[in-house]
Amino acid sequence: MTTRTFKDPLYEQVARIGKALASPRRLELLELLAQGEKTVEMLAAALAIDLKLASAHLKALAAARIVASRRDGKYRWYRLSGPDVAQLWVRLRDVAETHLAELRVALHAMAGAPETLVATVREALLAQARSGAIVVIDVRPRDEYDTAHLPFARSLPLAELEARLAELPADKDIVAYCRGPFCVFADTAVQLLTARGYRARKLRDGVSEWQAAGLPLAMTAR
Amino acid sequence: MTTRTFKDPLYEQVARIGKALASPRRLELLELLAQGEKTVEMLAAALAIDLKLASAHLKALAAARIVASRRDGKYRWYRLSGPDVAQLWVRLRDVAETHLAELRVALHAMAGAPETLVATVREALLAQARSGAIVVIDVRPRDEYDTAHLPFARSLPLAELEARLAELPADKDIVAYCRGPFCVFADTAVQLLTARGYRARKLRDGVSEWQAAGLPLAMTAR
DNA sequence: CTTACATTCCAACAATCATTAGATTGTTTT
DNA sequence: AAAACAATCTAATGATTGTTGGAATGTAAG
Repeated sequence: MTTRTFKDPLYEQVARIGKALASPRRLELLELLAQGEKTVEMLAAALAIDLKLASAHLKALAAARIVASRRDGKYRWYRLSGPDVAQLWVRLRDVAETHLAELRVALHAMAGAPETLVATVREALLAQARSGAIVVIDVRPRDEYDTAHLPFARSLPLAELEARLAELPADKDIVAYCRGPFCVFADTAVQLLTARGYRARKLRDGVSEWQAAGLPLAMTAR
Repeated sequence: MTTRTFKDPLYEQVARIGKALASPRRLELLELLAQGEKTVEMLAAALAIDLKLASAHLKALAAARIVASRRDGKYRWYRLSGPDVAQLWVRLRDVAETHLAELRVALHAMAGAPETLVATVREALLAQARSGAIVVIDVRPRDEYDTAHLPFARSLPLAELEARLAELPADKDIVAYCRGPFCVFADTAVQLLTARGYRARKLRDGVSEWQAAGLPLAMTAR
């Protein structure tokens, strides 16, 4: 059949992307890269894996063309090939959460499940943040905040949170977010804040989820 | 690090879906199942592969919970677990097309690339079909049309097209669509119609692409 | 009950993939 | 030029996957 000779290469090409998404390590790399450019060293450290292994996985992602890289001196900086790649990660995770009960169980068990803000309140949250009724804090590292953050969010990296508590108003609700539903930074921040008497909640979204919902992001001007 | 013991299972679960998307055969199965329920036999025939192999791939898809099945007599009917799975396939294919030049080349070479209607005209097309200015034909098998089709589309399966040419008005533009960008039915239909003096064009969309664009579908009442 | 048939299970093989260790390539610093 | 360092390449391993053939299961029809 002549059709097969035309069709097979098409599905094979798409499967290249599928193969890139077939490893938990590579998915974690994608999620990190969705926060901004990183070096191999940074990524390997974040995943707690060998540098060579991180390099090999990045090579696989680059072969599927969903990550790109540039060299800057001794370092090579990796990034996602486009915003559509971050969206794909969000969609893939959504499908997994919808259909895999095991994932929902694991998510629930993750951080003792503090009160979490869900999807429906995004616009309301934005309005409250705009009016100053609540304070939204981004607890990721500063460079990730600079790359892109939620509108009206203030950068307060988890590592500095305890030392900079004085910056937070005691009389307002605080909403913390980080890299997304799989990231525990915001959970930790909420625990710490709650222990210190603040009213704090976690927002499930990271910047990719926020953008996937069609809402705008902000970035630090340079 | 205690974080790893929590995080690893999360990415592993999502990677289950990724693994399911890592094979060209399984992707083709997903696209077919997006058109409606099928038996193993039908799927194996469509892919021109062994029945056992089709069964094995379906088992892999079922293990990732993105397809489900039911038994009816001697047959087992497979279906997608939800509309989000078809959407994921569309997004995955879009990312592949955006970032893989090889796929764009293969797509272009596929059917001699007849004049193809692109994304931006969807609403306009719908309006023209509604007003009767053009005729939209669904050249997929009848049962797929019954499951879901574009609004105002008329079923005219490719296999019956030649015999039923009289049903088409000679003075109107005809737009043919099939299972999506990877399907050649509409290309073949356009070739045949053009050869017979009709003004015919292909619509790239299938029902999943149409739905992913946020537009409504219709289905045959039973 | 036997036969026919759709599908799955099991075993085997080759091919591919993840991971690790050691050697190598570029680039910067001294 | 030499030393230091980031990253990749090569080779080897064990594990996983795709595919095929043969046997087994479940259901419907004779």
